Amino acid sequence: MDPHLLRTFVAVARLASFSGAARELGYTQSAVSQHIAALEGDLRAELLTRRPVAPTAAGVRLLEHAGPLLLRLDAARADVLRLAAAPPGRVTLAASPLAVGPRLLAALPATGVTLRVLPPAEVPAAVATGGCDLGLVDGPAAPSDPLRLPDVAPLTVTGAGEEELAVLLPEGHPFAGRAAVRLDDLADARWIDAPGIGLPLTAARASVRYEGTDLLALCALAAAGHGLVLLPRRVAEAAGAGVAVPLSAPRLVHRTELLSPGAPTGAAAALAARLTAGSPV
Amino acid sequence: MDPHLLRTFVAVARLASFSGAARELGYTQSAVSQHIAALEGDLRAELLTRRPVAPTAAGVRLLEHAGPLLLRLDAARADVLRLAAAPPGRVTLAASPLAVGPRLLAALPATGVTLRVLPPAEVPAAVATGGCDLGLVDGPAAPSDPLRLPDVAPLTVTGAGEEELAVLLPEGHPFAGRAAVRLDDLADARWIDAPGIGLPLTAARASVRYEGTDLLALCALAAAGHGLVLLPRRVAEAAGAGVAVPLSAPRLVHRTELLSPGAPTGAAAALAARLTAGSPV
DNA sequence: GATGCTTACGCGATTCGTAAAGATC
DNA sequence: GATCTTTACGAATCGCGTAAGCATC
Repeated sequence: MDPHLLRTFVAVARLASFSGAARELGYTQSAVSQHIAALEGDLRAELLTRRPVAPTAAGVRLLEHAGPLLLRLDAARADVLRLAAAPPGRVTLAASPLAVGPRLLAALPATGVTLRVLPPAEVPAAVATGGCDLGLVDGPAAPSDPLRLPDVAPLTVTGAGEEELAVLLPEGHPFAGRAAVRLDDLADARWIDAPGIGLPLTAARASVRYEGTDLLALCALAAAGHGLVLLPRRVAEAAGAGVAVPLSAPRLVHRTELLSPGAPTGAAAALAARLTAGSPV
Repeated sequence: MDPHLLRTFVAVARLASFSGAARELGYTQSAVSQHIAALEGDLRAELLTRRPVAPTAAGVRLLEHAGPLLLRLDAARADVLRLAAAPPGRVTLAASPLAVGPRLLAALPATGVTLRVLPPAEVPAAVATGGCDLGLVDGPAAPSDPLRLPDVAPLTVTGAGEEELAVLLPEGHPFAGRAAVRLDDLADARWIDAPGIGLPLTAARASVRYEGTDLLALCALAAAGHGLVLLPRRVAEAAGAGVAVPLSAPRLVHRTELLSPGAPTGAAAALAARLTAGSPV
């Protein structure tokens, strides 16, 4: 179960080709073949069918493990390397789209910060594997409850604010005039699934899927009646189109959390302090 | 970052000795020294101080990563190996103490099951690394919310019941006559921290710490006035000593969940079905 | 017959153990 | 001087590439 073998295995499975994986990894076909043979011998199970190349049941199972495993390995490596490297003057901050709010804008110093907007699911990995010094993720949560984040690595999590939630409805929607809505009332509604932006509460019933991290585009879709979106009230009201109706039940808030690998140092620590100043948790 | 090197590193750090780790792992001192040197060279950082042998800051950081990493690796290995092995007639079920309730007792078939009671924190690892075919964990949660489990491996989680919670008070406690208590009312009370049994809600304020998985002993401690314990109401009332007072706020329940690596098969599947029959989630 | 995976074989690199040297208490 | 880590060196092994073999489309 050498990580190299595992990496080769996932490449072969993804590309459905030994020779393709060899090209990608800079090996020869032969080496790739030997890698897979070594894995199969070690685990005493056939992991791939050849011709066509596809994972077997055991292979699928191994793939489920391999991804997080390799991610953690990279994270560990990057984390220790970063610790050894000199603390940079320039700070890189990863943030999910909905985490970019007034608090962040106020906390940013004049210079020396790079802001990288990513889908929320990728922020923890970006911080863990070292591309970024700090991360801001957001998501729905019960008041003062922490978010449920994938634990790719032992990250330090700090609360960085909670906001009211609202549903963005198209003009003329039956509920558009209401002062508040319950999620139950919208049980049969069509939702937009936007994994790049967040709040995957209702992915199962989603009819439209939006891939990307542009809030404006998502709001436009919602305002045009292609489906509903759950957003921080502040964002929904600033959308410029559609009607924002606050959510009254269940009692959920839009929560933002700051991620850092270990305790931040230097310029990152200063930014982290400003981001979490006066935080509810 | 070969896992072998990592394993050696954690052994050296744990034993604070190169030669000790060598003995434990079946290497020579020399090999261990070379392992550490290889790691340090790879990560370009000193990981251990020698004489005395202790992890440096970078070493501590690496240790935080190494544990979960090696656990996941073992889990992946065990999982695929188990898939390849013939499905055993005998099923091993890991369960935390509070998960052993009437539901489990009713679901057990007459023969062919081994029940292993472990601290809740160890159940996921036991299932993942293959010692057990199924696992039952418990913990406090908001109604119909899933438990927060460490994700050592991609396990299948299924709800297996929710129960009311109660606080076990000693006789004569000021609140002993009440019909219900709020957790806030007990904010200043002394609690017993029992990581082997669960519900680590208030570890920070705990005065007594109980290590072990015997419920009777814990209830005896609580009834004798050494501190309060939060338990499923059923357990608290059956304790035989002390007074059980249901919890009214916050709205928490005692939730039990079934863990299995992938979809269970054979005898394990039958047991899993009986354990989750009529489950609320 | 073309494409693509497997197997045979040789070379270079890795890794371990033995043994001697060095460091610290 | 005793204990413990590091370094030097040789032997076995491992891992990759070249090249030939084999199966499938």
